[in-house]
Amino acid sequence: MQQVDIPRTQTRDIVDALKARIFSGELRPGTRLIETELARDFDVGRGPVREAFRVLVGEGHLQSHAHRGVLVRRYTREELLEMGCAREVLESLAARLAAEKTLTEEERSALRASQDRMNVAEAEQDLDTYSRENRNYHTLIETIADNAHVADLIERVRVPYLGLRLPQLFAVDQLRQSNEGHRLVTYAILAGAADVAEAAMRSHIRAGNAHTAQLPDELF
Amino acid sequence: MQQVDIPRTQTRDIVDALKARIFSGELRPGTRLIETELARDFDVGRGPVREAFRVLVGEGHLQSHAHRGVLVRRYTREELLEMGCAREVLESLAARLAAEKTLTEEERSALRASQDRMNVAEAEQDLDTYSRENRNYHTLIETIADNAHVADLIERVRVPYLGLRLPQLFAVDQLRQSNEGHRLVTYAILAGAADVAEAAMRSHIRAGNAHTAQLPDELF
DNA sequence: GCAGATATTATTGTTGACAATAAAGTAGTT
DNA sequence: AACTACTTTATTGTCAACAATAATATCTGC
Repeated sequence: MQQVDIPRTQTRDIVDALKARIFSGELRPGTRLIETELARDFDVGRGPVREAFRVLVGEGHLQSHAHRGVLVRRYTREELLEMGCAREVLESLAARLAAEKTLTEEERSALRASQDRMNVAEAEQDLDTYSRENRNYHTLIETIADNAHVADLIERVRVPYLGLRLPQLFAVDQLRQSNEGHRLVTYAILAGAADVAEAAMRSHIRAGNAHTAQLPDELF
Repeated sequence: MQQVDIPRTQTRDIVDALKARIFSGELRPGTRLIETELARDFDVGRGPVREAFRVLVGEGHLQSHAHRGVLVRRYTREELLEMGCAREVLESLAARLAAEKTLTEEERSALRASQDRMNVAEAEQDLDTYSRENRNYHTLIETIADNAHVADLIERVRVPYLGLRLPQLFAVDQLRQSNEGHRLVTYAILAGAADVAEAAMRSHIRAGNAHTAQLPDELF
C-alpha cells in the first residue's frame, strides 16, 4: 500500500511543503508567491521553485499569469459549484465501483472502522474530527474502488482551503444528515448494492453542494 | 469565445509544440525526451524545456522518473479502461448539462452543423474525417455544457495518441453505430431532454470502451 | 568466460548572473 | 488636481556553467 523509492529532489520537497502550507491554511487563497523569497526560505536556487510552481499550477493549487507570478488559487462560488457537479458523478462512480467489487476482509473492516469513527465524532459533536474522518472516509472508498484515474480526478475537484473553516460553518443537524448519508453508502457497499451505493453517494454529495451554495459571500 | 491576451513565453511555445507532436503521433508513447536535444531543436536553454516537461507531466502527457528524464506517456489497456470509466460519467454529465440549458440559436446551429458533418463523413465512410469531427463534436458539447471544470477533467481522460491509428481499426458498422449514438445525443440536447441525453451519451461512450477493451495487445 | 568492482559517459539537477517585462513612482504640463 | 510621458524598481524569464546521479563500458581476479 506504499511505493518505496521516491528519490527526493528539491523541487519535490518544495512542492510538498507548499502543498502542506496551502492545505493547512497557512497560505491563504490569493496570496502571491515570490520566487526569490521562497528560494531564500528554502535555501535553494530559483529554478526548483519555478518548477514546483509549474507542478502546483498543474495540480490546480496555484494560478499563474505570465510575467506576473503565481498566487494561491482562489475559487469563486460558481467554480465551487461547477466542481461539486463533477464531484457528484465521480464520487458516486467510486461508490459504485467499490460496491461492485468483492471486498477483502481488510477492506470490509477498514470501512466499518471508518464509519465507526465518524459515528463517534457525530455523537460527540466533534466537528473537527468529523471533518477529518469524513475526508479519510471518501479517500478510503476511492482506494477500495481501485481506479487510480477516478481517484486522481476526484482529488482535482476537492477544495483544500476551506478545510479549516468549513467545520465552523457546519451546523449539528447538517452533521447528522451528512453521517446519515455515509451510513447508507457504507451499508450499500458492504452489501454489494451498487445502485444504492451510487445513488446514496450522489445525494450525499449533492447535499454538500447545496450547503456550499449557501455559504456567505465573505468566504470568497 | 476566445481569450485575448496570452503572452507568449518560451515555455508555453514548447508546451504547445510538444503537445502537437504527441497528438499528431510524431512522438510515440514511450519515446524518451532529452532536455539537451529539445533545447537545441527549439534553440533555447534547458530551463524552459524542463518547465515545459513539468507542465506536460501535470497534464498527463508525459511521465517522469527522477534523475531519469521523461517519456511520452504509455497507457496500458487497464488504464484506458479505467479512464473510459471516468469518461463515461463525465461526458454524460456534460450532455446532461448541455440539455438542461436553454440553448442560444448559435449553439443549436453549431450542434446541427457538427452532426451534419459527421453524417457526411459516415455516408462517405471517411474514417479520418469522422474521427476528427467526432472529437470536435464532443468538445462542442463540453462548450455548450458551460462547465469549465468538467471540460477540464474530460480532457484528462481523453487518449491522444491512438487518435491516428484508431480510425484504421474502426470497422464501418462501428462507425454507423457510433454516429447513431451521436444523433441520439444531438436530438436529446436540442429537445432539452436531459435524461435521454445523459443516458444516450453514457451508452455511446460505453460502446467505445467496449471497443477499446478488444484492441489487440500490440497497441500497448 | 564471468561476476564483481571501478572508471567513463550521458543526462538530469542546481545555481547565480543577466535580460525582459510589468508595476510603481516621479516629474512635467495643462 | 488630473493627465500623460518618462524613470525607477521589483520580479519574472532565460541562459550557460557546474554538480550530482544513473546507466554504460571497462577492467580485474578467478
